[in-house]
Amino acid sequence: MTRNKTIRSGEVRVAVDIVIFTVKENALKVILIQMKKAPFTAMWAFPGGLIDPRESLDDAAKRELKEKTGVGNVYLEQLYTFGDPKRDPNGRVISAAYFALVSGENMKLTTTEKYSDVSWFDVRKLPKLAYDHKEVAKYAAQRLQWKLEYTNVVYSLLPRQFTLTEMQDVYEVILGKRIDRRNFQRKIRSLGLLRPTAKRQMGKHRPAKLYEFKSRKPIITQII
Amino acid sequence: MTRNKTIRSGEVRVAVDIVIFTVKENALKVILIQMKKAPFTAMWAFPGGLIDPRESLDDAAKRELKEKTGVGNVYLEQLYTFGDPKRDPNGRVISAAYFALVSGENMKLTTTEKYSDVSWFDVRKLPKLAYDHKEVAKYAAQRLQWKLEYTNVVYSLLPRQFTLTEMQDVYEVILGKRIDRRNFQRKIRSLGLLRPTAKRQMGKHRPAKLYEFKSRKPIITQII
DNA sequence: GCAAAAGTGTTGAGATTACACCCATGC
DNA sequence: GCATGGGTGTAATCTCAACACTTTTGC
Repeated sequence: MTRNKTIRSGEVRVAVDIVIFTVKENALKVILIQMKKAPFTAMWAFPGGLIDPRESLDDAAKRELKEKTGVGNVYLEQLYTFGDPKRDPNGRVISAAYFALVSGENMKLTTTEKYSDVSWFDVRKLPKLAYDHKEVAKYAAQRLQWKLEYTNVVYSLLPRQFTLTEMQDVYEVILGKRIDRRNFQRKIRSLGLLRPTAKRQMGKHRPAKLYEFKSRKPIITQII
Repeated sequence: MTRNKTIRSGEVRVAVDIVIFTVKENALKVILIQMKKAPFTAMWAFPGGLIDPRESLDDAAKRELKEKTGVGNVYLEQLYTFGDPKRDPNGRVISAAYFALVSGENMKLTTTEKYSDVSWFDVRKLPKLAYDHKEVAKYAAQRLQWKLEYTNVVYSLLPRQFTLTEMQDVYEVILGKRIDRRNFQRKIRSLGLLRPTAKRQMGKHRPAKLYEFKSRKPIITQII
């Protein structure tokens, strides 16, 4: 807590890295970027970057998310801060990892010329990751499971209006297990978080009722 | 993720702060130190300090904990990283907050000459806190409640051997509510985490059986 | 023998699980 | 009319909450 300018023992670089989740094609996916620089050339990593000394960690994470996905109003929370002195071979960098939940619709991934590629990856088939990002991925997947069980943040993974089957699919993919459809629907309905709409989603079979969240703010409540 | 030496935009100072909890005198308490330096003169804060560029965040937290309490083998986990650029009026300092659980027995608090005092405070009667430590305190108290409900870390708040009533008292103080003794004991026994010892704790009344944890490693399991 | 805390079981309510049949639509 | 997913109810089980009396000790 020495705060004067002569003693600078705490001075290091600080970055944010973001694990951006979505569910699509019946799989849980994250965004990875492909590195150019040694020693991680051609390896993949979560998008991130050094913070600006004038912005907060949350703002740095929002900025990074916006740069990569173009989306703003999504669920974003701090995950964990990784501070092993050897985690980055190019010098001491402490990384605050965040995780974000986005609805997979019509999203264009972008990157800068510092990286050779950006893409969605199935979390069950991740390539070799740079830094300590394998650990980050594990941590994030675990936190996501807890969040789905104990909060309503699934709204951030779904389109504004959705069927109960779509919602159940998200739960099944993330929790990695099948859920009884009737029990799931009764449970969700009894929570009173959803408002049925007048619309129905047409498809090849019987149309399904569309629902929306009464409130798209995070609240803590046991779901499953 | 620019890691070369010419671009240093992420360079800031990084500190750890530790919320050290114990239960004693029928209250949940934390260690606070009293500041000397302006602008927080005479205000209280959680113990902490800048990290050494060569140590990990976890090591910095362990070092700080050892300095303040002399104890080593206790439960310690990262809580949250606070990164508001204005949180420290003396410059940009990002703080990784940790929380620790210690058993209140025979512990001598120590401090350095940088601070005027160190003491235990009831979390329900905190003095005015420096920095953003009011927010840190709130965050830590919440996390502690979750930890007690969903993990076995209460072992770190208890002596090695203890009565079920002592364990229940810890839960009641931290969760802030009364628990039925018979239901609590049946629940705890059914979890199979404890081993009854041959000893009993003598007192003014009927002696109580002493228990110990079979394993003093953190595991995730619903307790309450 | 009295006060105080320890020790122990049962019952009812509510929640969770397992399970099966009919319905609406596209083709 | 048939294949496919949508919509709904019930019975059995398990878990949780409420609750009271007896036992052991110190004084």
